[in-house]
Amino acid sequence: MKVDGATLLGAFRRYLSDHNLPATQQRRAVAEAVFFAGDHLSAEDVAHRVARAGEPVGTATVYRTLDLLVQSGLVAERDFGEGFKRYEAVPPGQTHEHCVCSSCGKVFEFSNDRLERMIGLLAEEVAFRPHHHRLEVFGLCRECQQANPLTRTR
Amino acid sequence: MKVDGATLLGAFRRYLSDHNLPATQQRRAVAEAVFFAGDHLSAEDVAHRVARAGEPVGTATVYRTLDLLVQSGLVAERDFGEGFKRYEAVPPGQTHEHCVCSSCGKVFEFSNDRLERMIGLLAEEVAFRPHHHRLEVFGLCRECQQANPLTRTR
DNA sequence: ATGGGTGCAAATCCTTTGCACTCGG
DNA sequence: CCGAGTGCAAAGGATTTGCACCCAT
Repeated sequence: MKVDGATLLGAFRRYLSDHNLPATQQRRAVAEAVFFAGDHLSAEDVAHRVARAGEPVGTATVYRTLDLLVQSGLVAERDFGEGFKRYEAVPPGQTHEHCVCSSCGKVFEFSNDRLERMIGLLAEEVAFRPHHHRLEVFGLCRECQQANPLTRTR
Repeated sequence: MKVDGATLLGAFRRYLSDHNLPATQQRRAVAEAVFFAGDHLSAEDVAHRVARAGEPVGTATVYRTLDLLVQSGLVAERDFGEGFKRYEAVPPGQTHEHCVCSSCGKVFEFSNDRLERMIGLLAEEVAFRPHHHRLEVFGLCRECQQANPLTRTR
């Protein structure tokens, strides 16, 4: 999904100062790595990217900063059933969802305003104030539908 | 969510014989524990229930059987962001979704046929054949909306 | 200055795996 | 009988945590 890294970076800076949190180099580096990746990154992926950019950040800090980013609402946490989380920049107001192929593991995105609105309304019907949600559809992608029935174990 | 344990148990037996899998005592015990619980159980919860019922089953077998149950489609795997999975009996054709309170951790259920249909259709639009999906809404329950802003850390 | 942030490595904790033994069909 | 299932304990792997040191504000 296409996102504007620079804008998000600015929003993150604002989030930090609004919450009286120091804007350290590491936080900036991790945020940049996620904002400019435009992909679903594991915590390890993020660490690699940051290291390759010349500013290695400790594992613990990567996780701590990812938590911050998620809380700020600028990054979404995903779980594609791989046993670890993935992270993705989310420009405000542009939610999208994922289909994960149970056979080859590939991920497809889709988005639909009506769906998003409906999810919010249904939550409110049970007296719930929704903040964010997670939706993953598992099944078979086009290619795997015809070809071999089961390749990937996980 | 209300389910008929006995019916599910029968369906599981059928599933096993259809797939040439032995119907061991442990499998029956684990399946019973989940089918008759009508709640969101962690693997550990399941182990406890089985043990209390007088038929202790090894941890490994609990996990292996839960996998089986999920594959049979009779049990759904949930992730409420606690760091471990939960399992729940699902009578065929009665999908429902969850709201998880970020503050107190309580879980609320809701279901809506139109939502379910829409999710399936949207997946098909990206040439995907949906098998099952996972939807969790995070936010604040009625009580936590007014009272203390943040009680629960996790 | 100084309170929070960081890094390292050890600790956690859920889940999986190897292997000898047991059992359902 | 016999291949699949089970239990135990040890391994695995993502994430967290304790603590001494460092840096944004």
